[in-house]
Amino acid sequence: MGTTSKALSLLNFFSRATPQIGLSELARLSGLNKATVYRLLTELAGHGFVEQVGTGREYRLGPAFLRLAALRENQVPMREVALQQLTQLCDATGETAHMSLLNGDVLSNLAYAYSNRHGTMVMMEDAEVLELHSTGSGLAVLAYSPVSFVDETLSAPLTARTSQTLTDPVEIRALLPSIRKSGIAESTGGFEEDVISHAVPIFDARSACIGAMAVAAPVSRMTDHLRQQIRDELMARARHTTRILGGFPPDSFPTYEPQNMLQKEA
Amino acid sequence: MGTTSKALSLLNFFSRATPQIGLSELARLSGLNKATVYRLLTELAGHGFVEQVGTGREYRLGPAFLRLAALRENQVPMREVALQQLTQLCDATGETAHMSLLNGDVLSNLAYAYSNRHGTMVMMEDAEVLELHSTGSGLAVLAYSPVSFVDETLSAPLTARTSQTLTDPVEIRALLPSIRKSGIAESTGGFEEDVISHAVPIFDARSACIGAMAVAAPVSRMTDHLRQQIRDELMARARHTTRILGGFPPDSFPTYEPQNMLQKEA
DNA sequence: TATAGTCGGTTCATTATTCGAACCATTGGT
DNA sequence: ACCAATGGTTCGAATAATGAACCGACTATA
Repeated sequence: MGTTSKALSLLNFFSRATPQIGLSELARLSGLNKATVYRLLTELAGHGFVEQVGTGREYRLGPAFLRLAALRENQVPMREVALQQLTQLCDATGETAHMSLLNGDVLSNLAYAYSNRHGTMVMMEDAEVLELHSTGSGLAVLAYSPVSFVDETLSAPLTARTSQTLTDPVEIRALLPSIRKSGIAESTGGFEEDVISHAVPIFDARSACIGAMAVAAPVSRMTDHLRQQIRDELMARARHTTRILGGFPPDSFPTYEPQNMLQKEA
Repeated sequence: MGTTSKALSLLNFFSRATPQIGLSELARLSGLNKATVYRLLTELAGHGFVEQVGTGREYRLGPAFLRLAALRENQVPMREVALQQLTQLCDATGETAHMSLLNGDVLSNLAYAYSNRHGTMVMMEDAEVLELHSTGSGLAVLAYSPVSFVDETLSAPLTARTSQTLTDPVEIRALLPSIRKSGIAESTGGFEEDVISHAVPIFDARSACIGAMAVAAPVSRMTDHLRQQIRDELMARARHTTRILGGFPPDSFPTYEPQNMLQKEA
């Protein structure tokens, strides 16, 4: 691993749960030498990527990201694009729609949209991080990721978010072929109890999987009809989103035929 | 300069004007070897800090900033705080108020607010970059920066944005003591013709200058009364902003006494 | 008040990583 | 067909990263 990667990986230890980290602790977390971490932090700080909280205290993410994110967003307004797509998806299904992007070996939430059709909705959180093995979105991404990446991801210890979370690598691997066949991943209660989630991968210009679009609904509301509706809408919407973001599904990606067309037409 | 700094400095070449850059061009811009730039870009790409546009094409800023900016903003909602302060400042003066942060050796726009009191207003741009020598904000920052930083900044070639831009380092240095005395920098037409700008530095928890808050007005509208009003409001607002962002003005920073108190009271 | 264990920050000889000139294979314009 | 770009790759030389040990300052404990 190069020096730059080490420096950048330090940034991944900052999260909503641990927004500021001390030098020694960060050295411990990253497994790097304290002096090394100090140098890296100093360089990061010089560019505004981290900053120190008080005097001689912990570090936190710096102000540079505001500008860079603004530039990125200006050039590739992914969040706006995603939000617009999610709103339509959400209107069509009546359930919470969200989209997340692959960031290292986790997914981070990009945007989400709620429906007001029902009294209860699955709630999402900004900048939330989703593990690949415990969510529908994660499974969708794994199914369209290189084998080496899957191996790496599944070789790490898999934590159980709920009693229904799959933590057996063999079991997870077994799901991937069928996901590839349908283009849709389904997960029940893997991330939150009583939530059933459908997810479809999103691809970039090189047909690499960069994230997933998903619909999350309470288990209690799921019917065959709703499931079919979600699958149809989600697949069409995700394809379109990939396209307007400048991406292309790989050749192997299934050309989905809506199953409830007849019902719609009838 | 460390390897990490080199990698991070590559990111600074991306701007609104040049949102995507090829390998060779980036090597030229940065003065680094092409192989070096390639390695650094590869590492940056691995963390989502840059990405390639098509197949074998130019690079642009990556999606990682969305998440990191969200985390940063979640912990330190600087933009919201700034926006709120700017709105009040703008209401009080009737002119465009904006705030920018020091990022390396330039200022980047954080937020701005327009008034609807007049038909014409000075306009701002998101993620715009301001050079330190050509703007009121820049002069305010220079006046409260370490000598070494001033030397470094003024030793680089200074480009003239307008016919009124100061480009002589000696001339610029001569302004700094008076800015330090009043705490306010004033610049006429340095960045845009016919715009007069007042700026006050903003400080962090260690009393280091991290940016500036400013009011920009058309030259044609400037009167002694407006100038005084802007100075009073701006100084008070900037002090307050520094404070609620968790910062402290240095001991040397002047304790400003509003000059038009009597007029107000009368 | 003495002590032990933190913390952030610093030093310096060793060593592993980065560097860069030269070199491909492609592409696009003349 | 040619030339001058481009993105990407190689490998010995040179540089920059590394980490154990060490500060001084703090804090909690005894």
